Amino acid sequence: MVSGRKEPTVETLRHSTSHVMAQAVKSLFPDAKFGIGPSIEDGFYYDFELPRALTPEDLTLIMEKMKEIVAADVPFVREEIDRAKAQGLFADQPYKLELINELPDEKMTIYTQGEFTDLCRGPHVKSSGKLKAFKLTNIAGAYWRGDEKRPMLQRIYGVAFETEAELEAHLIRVAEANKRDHRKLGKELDLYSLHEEFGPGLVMWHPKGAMVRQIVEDFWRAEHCRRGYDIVYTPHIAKLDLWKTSGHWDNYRDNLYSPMDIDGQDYIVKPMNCPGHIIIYKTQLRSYRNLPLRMAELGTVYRYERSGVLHGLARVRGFTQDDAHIFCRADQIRDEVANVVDLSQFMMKTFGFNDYKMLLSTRPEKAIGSLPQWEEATQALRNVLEVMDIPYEIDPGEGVFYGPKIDIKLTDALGRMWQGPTIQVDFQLPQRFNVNYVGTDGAEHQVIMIHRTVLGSMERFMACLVEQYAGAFPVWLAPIQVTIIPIADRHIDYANQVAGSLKEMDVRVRVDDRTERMNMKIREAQLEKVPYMFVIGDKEVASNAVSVRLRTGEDLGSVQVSDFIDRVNTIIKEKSCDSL
RNA sequence: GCCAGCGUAGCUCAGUGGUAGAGCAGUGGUUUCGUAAACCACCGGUCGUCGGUUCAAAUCCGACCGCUGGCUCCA
Repeated sequence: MVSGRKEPTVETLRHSTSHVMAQAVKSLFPDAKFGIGPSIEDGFYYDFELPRALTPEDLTLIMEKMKEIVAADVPFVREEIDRAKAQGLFADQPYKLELINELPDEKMTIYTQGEFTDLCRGPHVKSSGKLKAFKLTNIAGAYWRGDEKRPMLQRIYGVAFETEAELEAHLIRVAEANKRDHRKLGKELDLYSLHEEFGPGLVMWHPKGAMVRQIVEDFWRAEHCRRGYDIVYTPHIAKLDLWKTSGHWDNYRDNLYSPMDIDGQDYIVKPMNCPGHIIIYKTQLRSYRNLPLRMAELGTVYRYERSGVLHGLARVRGFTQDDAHIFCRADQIRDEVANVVDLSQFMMKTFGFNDYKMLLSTRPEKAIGSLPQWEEATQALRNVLEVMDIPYEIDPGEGVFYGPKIDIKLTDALGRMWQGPTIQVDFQLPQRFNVNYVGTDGAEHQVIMIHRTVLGSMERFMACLVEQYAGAFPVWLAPIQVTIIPIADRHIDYANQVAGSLKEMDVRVRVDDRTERMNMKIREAQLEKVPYMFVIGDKEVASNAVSVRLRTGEDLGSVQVSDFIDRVNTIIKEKSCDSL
């Protein structure tokens, strides 16, 4: 059948490990019903229906059983059978039967190792003795076939590698990644907090987090002004009727907060900024000469998210989008989309993100507007990506209800993907709100709207920033750029004097004038990940210098204050992404 | 929302039915110090909330709230 010469791939190894795990589960739970058990990145999983909930101790037992199976070195035996035989073989396995009945081919394959037989396309390793390095990591619930209306099975995740050393390295990587988690660093660096008493998913930005955010926002504003955007502000609540007109009430009610009564009228807190911008647009009769009109706002929106999905700053219920709406003519779509793609790439580069993915999301099931309109908009987006020669993937059915979109997904410390920037072409809202311009022919024409963010939201972007730099922000973003450390009280005056000259240059500096030893002050500045520490003692006072220590631990020794201010200023101006 | 685990001082954590503990942080004092934690003393908790079992509950049971890992969802 399969020529057995080639070395099995690591995917095959992982897949076989999942079968061995299933075998172990079956020996411990003879009545187990089996779902599916594929290989995934770094490992595998298998879904089971079991008579009781698994405990962490069960994982240990299953692990031991697996080791026995590996020690026994039982062969994986492939066999081709027809549908009828498969139905008989898996008669007591409802999930397998469902799969068997849906397979297009009458012929299918099964693999048997020891007393365990599974429906499986394969391939597999020759025998269980080939498995070398694996570990069961966690238990989770997972709906059968990912459908929330179907039974929830118990999923066991594991990791598997070709060698113990690789497994060990992987576990160390995971432990290191955990240290970068923005939820952990957010607390350690005093950036933000979330509170049960205030409400889940509602963020308190502490002074240091707020400082970083402010720098990001200032940069964002300046760049948008440079690129021809107009900045606006719109209120946080609006009449419900507006959201009925927009289609949100019908299509996304589950994510909207309940209406509140104001003078007998229903209002809701806004889930999006677009209707506000549309209303501003419509305050004047717009000529084709005015287009494109680019209206930008750091707009705070509130959306209901189911309780189980909230995650630090990355998934919250109130957040500020770096939103903008571009009102343009059909012939301007391509240029405008291209400009936004360029801007988002510029942002990613400036903030040092290299690990992101471009996705083109197509029409979802729940959508408004005609198919030809969707096709036209999707084509426009695709064109831009292709002309700009940007690699992308198609994300089928993931568009917004009013139009297709290009998304940029950023990877967090643990490899999870989060949607950041997004660009959406929309023919629907202009139609619903009757948003027009007067053309060269003197007649009214419908505008096209491009919804876009180039960071995503301030909250999620901050989460990604923290994880990207493990909390050691580049100098231009660091909430405190310099900590001045006087060794003894008699050095405080000089320290304040140095701080004064740094402040003149808008350097964010703090003098640690506490009655503590220098070692303690260095340690704390180090833990705060402050880029520069200026140590000041008798020598420095005498020579009008500072002794510079970097957060990398490097000691630059004595430096003239003016020289160093120049150096730091250059680094700040360049927005260098290096840690220093 | 679903499945599972977790919730003890500001933080990190110990405490398996018999009067709540440690380190760090905080406060008061002493120390004025050369590149990652000086020393002494003090303060600090209705053990997430509510209810139940028990002579007795941080500990056992139930509900709720929140967090964590997945699943589903994600304009």
